[in-house]
Amino acid sequence: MHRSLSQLLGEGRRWFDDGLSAAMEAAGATPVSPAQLQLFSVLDPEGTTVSELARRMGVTRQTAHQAAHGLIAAGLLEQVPDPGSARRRLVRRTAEGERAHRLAASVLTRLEDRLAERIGGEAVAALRGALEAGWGEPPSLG
Amino acid sequence: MHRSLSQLLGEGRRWFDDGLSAAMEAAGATPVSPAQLQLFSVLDPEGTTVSELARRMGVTRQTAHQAAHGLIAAGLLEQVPDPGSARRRLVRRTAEGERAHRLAASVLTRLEDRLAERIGGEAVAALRGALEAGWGEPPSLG
DNA sequence: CCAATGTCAGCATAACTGACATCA
DNA sequence: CTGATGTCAGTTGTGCTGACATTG
Repeated sequence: MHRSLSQLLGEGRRWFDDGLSAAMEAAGATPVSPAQLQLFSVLDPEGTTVSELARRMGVTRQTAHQAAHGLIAAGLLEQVPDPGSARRRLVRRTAEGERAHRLAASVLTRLEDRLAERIGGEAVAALRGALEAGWGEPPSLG
Repeated sequence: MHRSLSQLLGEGRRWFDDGLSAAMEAAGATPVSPAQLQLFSVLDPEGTTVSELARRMGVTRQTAHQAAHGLIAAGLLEQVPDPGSARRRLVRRTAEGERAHRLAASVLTRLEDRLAERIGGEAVAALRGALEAGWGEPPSLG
């Protein structure tokens, strides 16, 4: 049977997300959802505005705001005024946020290693290579 | 910067789903969401029970029920009693559902072809190969 | 005034759990 | 009775759009 790449990609993503959630829970860490993890990964250490986060994540300002708010409520992020501009507020990690981020990154690396043990290192490298190549915009098919 | 495979997989999936939605809309077809498309792809022509669909999709009975209900409301699926058992109800495609399914499948194939033009046929083949290899269960990392 | 920013409110989708009736 | 099935109801997470105040 010919399964679509869309489906296969979704399954792969779920494999990683399930493994990550399980490991975070097992470690007793503050649970971080996939969307929140993505926010972490585009955050720079000095702090970033919500609008900038939204651009990097490829979502709307409002969506980024919501994700950031959840992490602030969980104590992993904090908001500080931008010294350079009064209308901006910078979002940055708390100490606990830093720990959670490092744990998550470590888990994802180990998951990738385990995957390489199962399907082969070249396969994982090829997977990563294909995904990192510039796909451009989805074509509009008449 | 090392982006996680989880993120890369999610972006790839979104590329396909966005392209599919745009093409379906452009064709004036009944809009089918990604989840609904997945349901279509696990449906066999003779009809399938909701519980069986759920097992094949890897979601709960209730989730599959909800997706099926949306497609029934849209006129793409219909429910018929199972001649073999009174407590089962089979779900199957209507004529319009058949058309929508074929259109979606064709669009996905063309998207894969376009992707091959952009990143190379071998890259797409490697991508598909890595995703179709058995990944097994996500490991539980202590 | 204009544009960027942050925020609130509301809506859609897709997953989940819980509960319950039906029936082989 | 038990277990599988179908269904309804509620909740959560994640995205969207619209609207509005603030401020450089």
